[in-house]
Amino acid sequence: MALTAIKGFNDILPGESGRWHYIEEAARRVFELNGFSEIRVPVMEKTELFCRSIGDATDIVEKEMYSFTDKGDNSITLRPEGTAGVMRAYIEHKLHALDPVAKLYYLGPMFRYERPQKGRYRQFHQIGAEITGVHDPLVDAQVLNMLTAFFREIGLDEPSLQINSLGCPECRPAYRAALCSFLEARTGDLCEDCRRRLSTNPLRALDCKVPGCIQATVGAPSVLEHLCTGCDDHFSAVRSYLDLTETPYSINSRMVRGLDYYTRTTFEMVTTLLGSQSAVAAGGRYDGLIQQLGGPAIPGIGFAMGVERIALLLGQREFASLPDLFIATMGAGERNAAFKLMHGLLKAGVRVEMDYEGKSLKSQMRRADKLKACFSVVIGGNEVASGSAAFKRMSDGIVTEAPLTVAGFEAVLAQGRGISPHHLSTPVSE
RNA sequence: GUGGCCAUGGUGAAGCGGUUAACACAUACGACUGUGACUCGUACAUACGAGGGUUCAAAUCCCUCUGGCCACCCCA
Repeated sequence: MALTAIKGFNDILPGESGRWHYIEEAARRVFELNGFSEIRVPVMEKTELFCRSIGDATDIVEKEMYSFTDKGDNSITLRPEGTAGVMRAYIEHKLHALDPVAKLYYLGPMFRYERPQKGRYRQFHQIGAEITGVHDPLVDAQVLNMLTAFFREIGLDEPSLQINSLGCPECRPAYRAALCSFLEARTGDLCEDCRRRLSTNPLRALDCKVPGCIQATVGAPSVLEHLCTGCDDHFSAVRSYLDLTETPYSINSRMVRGLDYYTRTTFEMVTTLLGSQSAVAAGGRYDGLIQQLGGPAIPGIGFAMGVERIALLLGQREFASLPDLFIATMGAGERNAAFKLMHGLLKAGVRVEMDYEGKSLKSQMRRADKLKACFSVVIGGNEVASGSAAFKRMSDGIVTEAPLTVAGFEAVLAQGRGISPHHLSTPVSE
């Protein structure tokens, strides 16, 4: 194969795009119901934006960014995540002046130079949502409820919600120090990676899969026990709001985030069905980010969902949009009548297909079958002469005689109870 | 960045040193000259990821490269 796509960059083929539409439309529906508006920002930003927001010492910034110098000698980067760009736009256009409370969502490709594997690609897609301007834990709960609602909307109950609090710049340093001294006391029991983490990101050690480390960290101090009063109250309030709305969740005090800007509430929707890629969606509060990027001191909270991972969870369900009618024709003269009928039906919003190449009736019928058309009709000399035709329901072969007109077929469609004339983005379970 | 496994047609795959690269599905056309799904027939890889090497002979053995998958790291 001479020319192929870039490693880790995937084509979404026609057979798959229906599933993507299903996910994207469900997200738009749920988010807009919750008062969010879409914001579209560039896929590239100045490199500095990501260094300042995500954190210079994170893996993303250190080794995973697609950064390069453009012809004007500017260092630019393909966005590795969405929040930074959205917040840059929020500040740049002074959206906070209009209304400090903004509810925004976005979707699109993100880029990270990682080794591809199941559920992880170099170009991947995220759908994310952000709320700015509200300190109240009520919005934390609303965001979590919306996330939960989204997964319910697409018919998945598998990913489950885990929450944690990371504290704030007030209380986190003390926790970090307590954890470090705990870990330092047992460096001997830790794996090589965790010894390295001790200096880079000690919290990660709590997340390690090596049995020895799991054992060694059993009694490790928990973030939740080191929260300052403000953070502790906040977290309790989030939990009580979730309880109030009966939103299922569990607390995972060992949950770690990869981005530096998170404060207080953090969360993930996790699954065990995707191999080692357990996080399907993740996010948290970022109260310092906007100010850190040069904006006013306005808090924020948001999340991003991995579209590929959701698509994987949806599995083999079929999301095709199927024709309502396939028109087969007998001879060249009849194709005029067929083409005109198709045109009329399309204008009326009926999904119609017809033979384009004057093939044999047999092969036209085979095509009608292959396209999974609801109905088929054969237009030959008799039909043109009589102005009426036999519409055959493909599922059971039952034939209905009706006028060869738009109204005629619409009547047939209406009769076929339970067969929706509009299949667009309706999942057809197999 | 590290490790393991793998690489034959549109797809799933047989083949493991020797003349025409099984089989199945998919696809196209036909048997049935106005009706699909079943059946049957015909067609469909000078080609076995790429490049070298060993051999009289390689899809089959060796090396390099490239790609894929999975895992680590990290993350959506």
